[in-house]
Amino acid sequence: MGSRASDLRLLMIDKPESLKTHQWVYQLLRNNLLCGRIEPGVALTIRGLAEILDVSPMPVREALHRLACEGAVEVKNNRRVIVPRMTAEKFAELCDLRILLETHAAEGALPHITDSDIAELERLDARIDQAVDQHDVDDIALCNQDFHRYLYCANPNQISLPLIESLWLQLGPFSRIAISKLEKVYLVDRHVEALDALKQRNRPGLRRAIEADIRDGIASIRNVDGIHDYFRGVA
Amino acid sequence: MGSRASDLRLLMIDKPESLKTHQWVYQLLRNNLLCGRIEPGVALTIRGLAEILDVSPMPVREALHRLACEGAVEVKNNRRVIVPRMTAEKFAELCDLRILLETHAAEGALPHITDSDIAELERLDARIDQAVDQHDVDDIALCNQDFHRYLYCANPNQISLPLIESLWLQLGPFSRIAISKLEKVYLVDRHVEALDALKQRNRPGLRRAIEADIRDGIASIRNVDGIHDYFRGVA
DNA sequence: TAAAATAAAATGTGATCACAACCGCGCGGG
DNA sequence: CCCGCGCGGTTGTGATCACATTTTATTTTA
Repeated sequence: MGSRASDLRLLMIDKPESLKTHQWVYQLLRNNLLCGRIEPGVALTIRGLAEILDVSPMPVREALHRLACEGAVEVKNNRRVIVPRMTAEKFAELCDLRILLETHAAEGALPHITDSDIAELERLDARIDQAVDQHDVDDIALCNQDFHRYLYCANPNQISLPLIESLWLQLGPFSRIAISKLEKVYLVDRHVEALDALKQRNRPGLRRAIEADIRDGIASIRNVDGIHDYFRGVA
Repeated sequence: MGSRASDLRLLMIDKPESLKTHQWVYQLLRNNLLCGRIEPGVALTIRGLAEILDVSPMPVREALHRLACEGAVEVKNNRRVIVPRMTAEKFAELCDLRILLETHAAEGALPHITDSDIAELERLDARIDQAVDQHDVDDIALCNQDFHRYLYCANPNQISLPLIESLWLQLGPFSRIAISKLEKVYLVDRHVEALDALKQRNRPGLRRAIEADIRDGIASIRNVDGIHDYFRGVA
């Protein structure tokens, strides 16, 4: 059943002086969930994480509660905190919502995109390719999200991003599976298509590129051998 | 500028034995935000609320952080917690997102709706009418949300509800304005249209009814005299 | 031998305290 | 009369502790 928290190999990040402790803990756990380093079914405990991170239980408690309210972790009725397991139906619904919200967010960002924004997006896309070349699974996921986030944030009246990030968090533990497969079946670079659409201020084209980018991720997961073992828990 | 927390007229609810203290505080604050009893610009303090609710600061801290991560309150960089003010652009975007997500949620619920669900929805709709008759502004908002929530929850693989509730929370402080106007310009009962569509398993009709229901709320706000004074703060 | 009962360890919750950063107010200098 | 400075009160944050509940391990019993 659920693995122990003790065999966690957390991707550590330094704590900037500007961050409160609970913010640091939150971002650290969040990053680890987003790139799939914490697998579904793993139980997280306040005191356990506090010891690993060498902080008091208090900031961990806050970070964990925040992750729970974003759907990244699930608080069982017995007050145990676990990373939710995925079901095929949940997965499909999460992807539908990603397409719904992210095409909307991209469309809303389009009018505000400047040339320097496009340059920055091309730089972020290059970082993704670099991470792919190095087979750095963690970085691929995180850089990919940086690309999308930067695009959507071009809209100064951005409301949907927190909702989108919540979807990313819920899909996170699964993303590793998709990405580890990515090196083999590397597909059309949808980000280039998105960038072309941006340069031409082509709204329908941008929507199509974003939707295709998301669907590619889905397809690559669907094609993984034995993927169904991951749904509903690893036996 | 921002009002004090001391002149808060909170709608109190009894604390069920089954709820943890921080859950009770959360629901209480949440209800008060949803029906617009806490106005934009009001500053909320941990210790202040703790004294009003006669609990220790700890559960209030947790509830407030959760509300912050749902966008219901805003944590200023000076770590002051206030109810965010609305802008016309934010308002428009929130409404767009409501339509986007709620039509999707309604469509996803449609296949799972049973006859007893429809009966329950008609009962909830009747409660709304009753609250309208009694001019109970608080109940109108809360019952209306109960109606929508029950509908969307018919889908057992519901993911979007937390996102939708986040939108409701952000619109909450504004809903009171719309509802107080509602008694005069009462419009077509879109819930009846939605119920008809449900009975006929009419997907496009259901989407239209939900969208119209949301747009009516917007229109009634837009028509309020001097509504623009509420945008960007009451000066 | 296996199931039930009991003891021990662990966990989330809430309370209290110490502390640094911040706000508001009054004093003093221009 | 107006602006800058300093002081006390307030606030959020994090640490530590007590406690009820749950989980896990051990012992007992049929």
